[in-house]
Amino acid sequence: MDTASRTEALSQRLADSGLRSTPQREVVYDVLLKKRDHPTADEVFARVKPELPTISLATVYNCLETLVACDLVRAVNIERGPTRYCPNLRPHAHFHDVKTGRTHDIDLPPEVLEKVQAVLPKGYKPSSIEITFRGSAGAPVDATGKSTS
Amino acid sequence: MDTASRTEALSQRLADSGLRSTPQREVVYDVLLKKRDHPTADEVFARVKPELPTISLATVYNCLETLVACDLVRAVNIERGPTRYCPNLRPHAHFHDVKTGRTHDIDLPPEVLEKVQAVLPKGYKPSSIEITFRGSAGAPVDATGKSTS
DNA sequence: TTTCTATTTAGAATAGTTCTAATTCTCACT
DNA sequence: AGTGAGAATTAGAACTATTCTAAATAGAAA
Repeated sequence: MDTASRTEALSQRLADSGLRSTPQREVVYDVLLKKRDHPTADEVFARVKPELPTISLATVYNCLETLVACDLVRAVNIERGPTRYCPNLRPHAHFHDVKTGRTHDIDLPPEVLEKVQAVLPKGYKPSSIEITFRGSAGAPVDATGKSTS
Repeated sequence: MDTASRTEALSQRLADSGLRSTPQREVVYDVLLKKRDHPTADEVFARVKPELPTISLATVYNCLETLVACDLVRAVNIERGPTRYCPNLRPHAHFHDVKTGRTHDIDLPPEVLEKVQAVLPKGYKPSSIEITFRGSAGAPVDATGKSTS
């Protein structure tokens, strides 16, 4: 999807919620889509500034909040510290690499989601499920199950 | 397990890490075990004070950090806001009720854990897995899948 | 154009946590 | 029992991330 059609999709979602499409909201959203490394509000601010030099941090917070409210972006709180933002709308888990501090997405097949939901008592219907792994990404594991790194 | 043997277990764990058992650490741990409602540091502080009126908030933070480091307590960050603390060491998920703001534990059977781990690429070995549900606890769901509450 | 409301903005305020430096405690050794 | 070293506690200052506030701006609608 190119920038024009992304903008289109964004405007549509915003309109659905009775909100306006603004340059700030568009650029914040584009920045999230462009580099999907779960940036903090500060990082988004830094990336948006070259494009919109007069934008304020408060606006970045406002835009992020709006995008989350429109279900275009997920707010991610993996550990104490700044909230991070993720424009991936597909069901996915997060792998948080404790060595690098980086987090990446891992697609969740529907059958895994179902299996997880099944642990809930009958009748419980969660509105969302978060799954987060913590560890050293790619650390090979030997036959004894001990990490070799 | 009574308080005496809990204290015993705590001392042991602390000693294993080269740390001392102190009244502050004991009371903080007891408070967590007694009411397992995932309290914040502030809430722990308030519950510990009657027992140890001179304790400081900084000490509560220190004790909690120590207990987490000794693997006796888990720090839980479900959403933006204060970290919460959980002395449940069994594999479990969290159900966060958005109406009441309360969070409760849901045991995770080993086969579900395995199924979830299986989404990771070969060789990845997570050191921990967090699963969090969000929703209205106990909201009955009718045949159409719509919540009736 | 004028008006009305949404949005943005800068800076102040707040919440939660961590840091600092001084004190107190505890243990090991005499 | 007395002493010295390191561990733990304490109060308050500092810090980080976020939210709030009030004024300025921008856009749509009349």
